[in-house]
Amino acid sequence: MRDDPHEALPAVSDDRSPDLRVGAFQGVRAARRNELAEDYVELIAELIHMQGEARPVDIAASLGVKVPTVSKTLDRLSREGLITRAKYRSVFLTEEGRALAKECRRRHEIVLRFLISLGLDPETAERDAEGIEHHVSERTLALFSAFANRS
Amino acid sequence: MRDDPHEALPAVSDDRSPDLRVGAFQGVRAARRNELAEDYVELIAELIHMQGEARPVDIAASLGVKVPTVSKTLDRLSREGLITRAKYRSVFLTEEGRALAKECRRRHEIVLRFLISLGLDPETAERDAEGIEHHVSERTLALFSAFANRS
DNA sequence: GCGGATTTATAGCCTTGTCTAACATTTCGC
DNA sequence: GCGAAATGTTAGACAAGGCTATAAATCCGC
Ligand SMILES: [Mn+2]
Ligand SMILES: [Mn+2]
Ligand SMILES: [Mn+2]
Ligand SMILES: [Mn+2]
Repeated sequence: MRDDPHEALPAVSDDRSPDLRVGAFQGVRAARRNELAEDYVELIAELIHMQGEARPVDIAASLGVKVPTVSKTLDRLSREGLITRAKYRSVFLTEEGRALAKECRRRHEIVLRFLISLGLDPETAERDAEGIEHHVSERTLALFSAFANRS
Repeated sequence: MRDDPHEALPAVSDDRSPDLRVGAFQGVRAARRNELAEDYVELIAELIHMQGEARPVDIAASLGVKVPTVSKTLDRLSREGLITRAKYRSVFLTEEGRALAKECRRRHEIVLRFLISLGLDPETAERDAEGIEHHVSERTLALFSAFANRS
């Protein structure tokens, strides 16, 4: 078979049990459903910290999407109890939103510091951290933390 | 301010430039659009390798989703030139699909081996790797590889 | 405090990804 | 090789996340 993806690689994962993998995929799908909300609340917290308020126009500029996209997503976050908003006003985090933001910022920081301590340049580290942060378990975070502190 | 997410944390990322962050978010959104296709082709390659063929029912069981979900996604992958399929028959990878599968398997292996070499248990490593693999740059992979080999 | 610039909201379109229900085809045991 | 079981397809619902176009509200400079 030409170009078999399974040619001569040390097969760490070839013998993983099927149902274990199902769980992994289900976990990843669950994580994916929260990614955007996590990025939003983390960003909103940062904007409030930095600028005093979080306006849709600034959220949109930071994320690189259009304002109506932000508006629609904010509606969902509001429905889900993570933010409060009044028409034509800037956005606030609920208690729950602040808690999530804090957790996200912590994860983001740990992943970022870890990648940098591994030797990665800060720009790439930031890009990778922005994606990885949503997929690291608490155990992995502990190991990342330990490594970064120890090096 | 009660429970400010920005309380007293070593602020590695507080001074990151705004436009740098926009790029990070854009990159992550791009990566997110490919995640599912990557998981599918990697899995299809593995099923073909292990079972001789990749049937929708097995893909569905492995991913933990329903068969019609798989069917619809396979239509997209076919449209995108990653697989070929005939009605009521199992699925094949195109050249392009095989190339992507190989790349994904490589990333998956590297991330998994790295996490395990860091000290993570295999189950958690598998779960985290399944999500992280889609968000690691080539640079990060190189560092992961080096670390795993060195330890 | 008016009027133009900026910001926000709404409506509507498109794609993706999930599901269930119903139907079609293939496979398998006998 | 028949009929039931298994598998695959299709249709249609729904939510999310992106967009553009348009309308409404707010803000700001004068
Ligand atoms: Mn992120
Ligand atoms: Mn983040
Ligand atoms: Mn994956
Ligand atoms: Mn994978």
